[in-house]
Amino acid sequence: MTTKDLANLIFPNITKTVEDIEKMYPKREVDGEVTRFAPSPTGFMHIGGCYQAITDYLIAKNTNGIFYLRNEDTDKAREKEDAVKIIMDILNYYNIVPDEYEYEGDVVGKYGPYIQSERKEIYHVFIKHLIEIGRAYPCFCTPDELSVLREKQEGMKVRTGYYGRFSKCRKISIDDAYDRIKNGEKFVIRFKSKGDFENKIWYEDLAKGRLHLSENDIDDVIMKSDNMLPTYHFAHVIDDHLMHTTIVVRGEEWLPSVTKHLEMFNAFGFDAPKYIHTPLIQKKEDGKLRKISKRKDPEANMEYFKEMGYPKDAVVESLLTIINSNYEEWRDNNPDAPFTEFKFDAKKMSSSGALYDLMKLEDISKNIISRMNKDELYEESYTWACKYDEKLKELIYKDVDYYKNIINIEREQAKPRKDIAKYSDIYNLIYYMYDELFNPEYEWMKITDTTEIKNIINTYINEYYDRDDDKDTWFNKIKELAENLGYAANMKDYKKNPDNYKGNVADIATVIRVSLTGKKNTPDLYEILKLFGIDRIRSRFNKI
RNA sequence: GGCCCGUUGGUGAAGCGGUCUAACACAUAGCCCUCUCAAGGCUACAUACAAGGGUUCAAAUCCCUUACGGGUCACCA
Repeated sequence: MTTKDLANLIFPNITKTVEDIEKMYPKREVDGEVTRFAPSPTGFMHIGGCYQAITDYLIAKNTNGIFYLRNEDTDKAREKEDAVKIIMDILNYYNIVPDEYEYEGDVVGKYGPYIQSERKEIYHVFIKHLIEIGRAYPCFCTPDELSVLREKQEGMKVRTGYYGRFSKCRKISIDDAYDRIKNGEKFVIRFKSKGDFENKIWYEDLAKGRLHLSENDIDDVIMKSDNMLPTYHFAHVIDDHLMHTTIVVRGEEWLPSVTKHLEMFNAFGFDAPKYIHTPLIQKKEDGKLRKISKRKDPEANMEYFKEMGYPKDAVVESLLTIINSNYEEWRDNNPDAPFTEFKFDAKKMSSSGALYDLMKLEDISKNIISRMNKDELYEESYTWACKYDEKLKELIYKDVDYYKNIINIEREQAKPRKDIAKYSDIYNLIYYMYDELFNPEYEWMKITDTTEIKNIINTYINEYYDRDDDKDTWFNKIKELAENLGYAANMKDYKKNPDNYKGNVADIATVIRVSLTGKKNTPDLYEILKLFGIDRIRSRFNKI
C-alpha cells in the first residue's frame, strides 16, 4: 500500500489534480491589492467585522484593487438561515460594496464559488495531494481520546495539542490506516507538521510589525469527519491562494495561528499573503477592559446603529477614526472628500485593543446631520421612521412641508444647528411644534405673573408682530417692546444698572418663547414665529 | 499554566533616540458671544509616557525584570 492508494480510497471520485485547479484560477489582472471579507454566517454583523470590511474596502479602493466577499460556511452547526443576507444588507447599506460575491444565486466574479461549502471538491483535490505526498494523514482519535490526551498533557505540564510524540495516529502504518477506513471507521485528516516548536521564526505583520514566533508543530485537523468539509485553517490557505488575496485583514485572535498557515502555504509551495491583524474592539466595564460582547453590548451588532438612526456615514466615519489614528486630521482637511480618498496606512493601526466610543460617534453624527440640507434630512429620517418609529412617521407623513420647515430651522447656513445626533432624537426635539401634541407645562423663568405675561404677549401680537419682518427688524421690535414695558433693551445697560429696569429683553423673549412652545430652551425664536404664522401664534397665546 | 501581544491624561490617540516643559480630537468645567438652547471662540483639566533596573552625552522612544491587561491553546471561525 502506498499513500496514493490511501488517497484514492478516501477520495475515489477526485480525478482532478492540483495543477488542474490552479489553471482555473489564473493570476489576476490587477495591479492593486486584493482583499476580502470572509465572515462566517452566524446571522450577526459584528462591529469588528465591519471594521475589517471597511479596512479591506479602503485598501482595495486606495490601490485600485479588488475587494471580495467570501462566505465561510464550513461549520454547518453554527450556520443561520439569513446570515448572508444580513451581511450583504449591512455592506450595501454602508456602501462597502464588494466587487465580487455570491448572493442569492448570482455569482459576480471569476474566482468563485465564493461560498466555501460549494468548494468542497477543490479542497478535496488539495487534501488528496497532501496525502499522496505524505503531508497529511487520517486520524482515528475520538473526541474522548483527545480530551484524555489534553488532561494528560496538563498533568505533565506540557503544551496541549496533537504534536510530536503525542500525535498517535501519525504512527499508524499506511496499511493499517487503509484497512480501518475500509472498515468504515470514522476519521479526520490531519496536516503533518514538520515544524519544531523550539525554532523561532520572524514574521512580519503589516500592522504589528516584526513578530518573533515559534514554528508550528501541531498536526491540525484540516478535514472534518462528518461532512468532509475543511477547517478554517485549511480553507483559508486554499481559498486565499486560489483567489489571489494579497492582503488578509482579520482579527487579532488569529495571530497565534499564523505559523500554522505559513507552514501550510509552504507545504504547497504557495506564496503566503500579507496579513493585517486588527485589534479587537473593546469595551470598558467597571474600569476593566474586555472584548466587546454581542450578548452584553448592543453596539456590538451593526443593526444597533440602524435602529438608533445614526446616519450611515457617521458610523463608517467613527470606525475609520479607530482604524487609522490620523483619519480625523485628514477629514478636517478634506471635509467633502469621499473617505476612499483617505490613504490607509496599516502602521497607523492601533496595536492595542481599540475602544469604541459612543460619545465620539454622537459628535461625528451631529456634524454630519448638521451639514445635510432639509430634503436630505427629511429623506433619511423619514426612511428611518418608517422602519423604526411609528410616531415620528405619522408626524412627518401628515404634513411633509411643515416637517421640513421645522427641521430647516437654523439649517442650510454656515454654522448650522447641531442638536440631532440620531434620527431617534428628532421626535423629542420637535413634538411641541405640533398642536395635537402641544400640552405644555410652561417653564416660566423670571416673569411668572400671569397678568404681566398676558400684557407682554398681547402687546407684542397687537402692536409689534409682523410676519414680513426680517430678523433684524424683528429683534429691534422686541427691544422696543421691552423698553416700552420698562425692561432694558440691551443686556449691557441692564448689567450696568439692573435696578433701573423691571428686567431685560431676554426676559421678554423668554415669555414669548415659553408661551409659544412651553419650553425655556428652543431653537431660534424668530424662526419659530415665522414657522408658526399668525394663527398658530394666536391660538397658542390664547391657551394661556 | 505555556506561548504571543500590549500598557502615553476621563476616552481615542500623536510620537519611532535629541525640536516632548508630550500634538490633535472627544468628554468635563469655566469664561466670551448671545433673546434661550444647540453651536462657535477662548481657557482649564492639578505630578498622562505602568514600575524598577540598565544602554547612551541624551529614552515615552532601545534592552532586561516585575506588575497589570488582552489574545490563544477545538473535528468554531
